[in-house]
Amino acid sequence: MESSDLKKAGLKATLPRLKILEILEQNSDRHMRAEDVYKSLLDSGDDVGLATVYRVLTQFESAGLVTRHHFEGGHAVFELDQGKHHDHIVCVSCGKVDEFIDETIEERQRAIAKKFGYAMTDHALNIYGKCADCQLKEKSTKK
Amino acid sequence: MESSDLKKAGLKATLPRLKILEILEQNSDRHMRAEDVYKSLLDSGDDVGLATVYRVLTQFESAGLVTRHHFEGGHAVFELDQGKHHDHIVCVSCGKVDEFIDETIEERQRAIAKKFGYAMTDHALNIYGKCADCQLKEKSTKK
DNA sequence: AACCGACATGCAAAAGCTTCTCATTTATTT
DNA sequence: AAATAAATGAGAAGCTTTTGCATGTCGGTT
Ligand SMILES: [Mn+2]
Ligand SMILES: [Mn+2]
Ligand SMILES: [Zn+2]
Ligand SMILES: [Zn+2]
Repeated sequence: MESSDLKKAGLKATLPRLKILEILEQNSDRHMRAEDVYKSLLDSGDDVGLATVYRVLTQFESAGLVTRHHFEGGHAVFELDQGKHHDHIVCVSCGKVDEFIDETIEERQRAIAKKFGYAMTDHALNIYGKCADCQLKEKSTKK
Repeated sequence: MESSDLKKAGLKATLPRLKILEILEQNSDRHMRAEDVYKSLLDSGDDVGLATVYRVLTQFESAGLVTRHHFEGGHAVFELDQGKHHDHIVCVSCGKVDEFIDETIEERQRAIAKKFGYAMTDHALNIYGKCADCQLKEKSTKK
């Protein structure tokens, strides 16, 4: 991801935008809140305003560079768009996120939308639970 | 739904709580935001504070009387708990909500959680699209 | 039916997240 | 390097949701 990608999206290649892209790349295994991106920038010594982070993330979303999700809790999280749709399984304890696609589920969804007469535009499937690590930690902590 | 249900949940049967239950019952085909419930109360001439609506909905949720969802947009919506789990298909145009359960999907989700080593606690599947009515309206409005 | 303690309510203030305003800075085109 | 259009930073403001506190109500007890 580089300047040219931004230009292609009709966005000037500014420092804040490049830095934000960089951070999203470095955390491609996570899903970050605007605030997380902001803190990460500050930690790197880059003085970018929080408002800019929000603005840029929204622009990236419009440009298709980034995807926004609403997990449990009500706040938005962002991830670099990976081209292919996927769904999520989220650890309610540590926040870890795994990704998956299940063609059977995708197909059933299309069937359901059709059955109810909807022209499906999108969908979100989030599974919540405790990840393997957190299950172990819990056991060893139990009195 | 009546006083006894509230008592059973360890909640005093107060006027605001009864009114809120009543409103949720009357709108059992919808999913209401706290603000919607609040406006509905005002329309009925019941002077209940917005803070109370939020408090009561949260208490109802803890008591298992009500379920909270996070649809696209990031704000919380509530519905009377119907005992049985179900997923949602939401019209992005008019906000209409239909409900469904698909055993195939449920089963696949359990398999996925297992595969990733998660102890699944919950899940949310929301399909978004344009409902039949809204598709028709769109057509007749097209220039 | 009045009484009491515990709990619930209303209001306003505050908190969290996100967007907006606008003066200033930066990127890109001449 | 200058001009032009777009982007940024800082803070104000907007929404939704929560909280603190004085007052009111519920429900069991005299
Ligand atoms: Mn993802
Ligand atoms: Mn429902
Ligand atoms: Zn975990
Ligand atoms: Zn519709």
